[in-house]
Amino acid sequence: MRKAELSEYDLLNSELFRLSRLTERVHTRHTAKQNDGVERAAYLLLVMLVKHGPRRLSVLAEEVHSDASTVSRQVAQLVRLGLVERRPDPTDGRASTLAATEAGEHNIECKRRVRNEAYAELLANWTEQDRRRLHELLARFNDDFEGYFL
Amino acid sequence: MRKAELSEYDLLNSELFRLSRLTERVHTRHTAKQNDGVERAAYLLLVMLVKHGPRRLSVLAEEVHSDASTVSRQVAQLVRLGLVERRPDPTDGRASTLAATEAGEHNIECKRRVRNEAYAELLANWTEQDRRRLHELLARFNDDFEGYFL
DNA sequence: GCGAGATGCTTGTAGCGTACAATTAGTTGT
DNA sequence: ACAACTAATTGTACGCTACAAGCATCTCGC
Repeated sequence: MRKAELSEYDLLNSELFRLSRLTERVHTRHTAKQNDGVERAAYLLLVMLVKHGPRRLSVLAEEVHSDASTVSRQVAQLVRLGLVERRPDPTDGRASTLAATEAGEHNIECKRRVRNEAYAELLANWTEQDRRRLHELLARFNDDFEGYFL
Repeated sequence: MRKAELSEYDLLNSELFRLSRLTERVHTRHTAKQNDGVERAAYLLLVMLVKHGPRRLSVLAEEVHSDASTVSRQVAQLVRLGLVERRPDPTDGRASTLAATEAGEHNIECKRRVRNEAYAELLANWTEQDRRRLHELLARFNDDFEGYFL
């Protein structure tokens, strides 16, 4: 069986696949226990709201590259949990402005702390420079990725 | 723990989240067209078989960090499509050895070529060094990730 | 050898995350 | 004022996943 040579792209692709699976795996293991009702995807929306301020559903959907219908359901969940509130948009009766509540901000702050401690431990043997480099390269990759396909 | 460190992890985490979403998004956009029946997750299994040789389902499942039941269904799909074949395991009547067929190898070789061309274009402005560095750091991150949680 | 427990795999079921299509309600342009 | 557009929601379907239950087979201690 003649095996084609593996290019550097294959190697990179493997690691990207691997990262997906690991992330998925760790998530399902981890959140099974601390079941506080906030799903991962919804959590991402909450983070966006806290980080970048109140905005409309449609804007949010575009930012995370999800369909509006998907985001709609996730937002509904967050509203049900009291982590996000809807404010009528004065300029458009169809839309609402979505904003994180106090409880919402508190929720992500807690998770943030736990998560960052895990990162600190996970990356304990890394140099400051390598950590920064990974972030930079990843950010650049994402930028290019986004620009290339979307 | 200093605050500067914390925000560094936040940034990294953001990019990891972003990568997930982008990957997901591009996948659904892309594979909607070339619908040849091989799902993404199943494709990963096929890659493993071609790359690392025939093996049992249970081994495969562990390698990709998925449940055996999940892998069982995906393998069944690949067998149905003629991309993988089951060979009775001479040493154990319960198990089969799974192996990629000619068609299976051909299938991933085609995809590999298309994908690598996309990568080449996507990373056209990158230096060889940066591409290699991203791969290295990512691989290292995955290793640590794997070791930390599993 | 033989029966109990372990192991390899499959099937049943359920949940999340997603997208597309259809619907409802409100807005805008002419 | 009415048609065309837009924001959001709801209906539906599918992929990926895990856990639990079941079936077939193997292994080991006796």
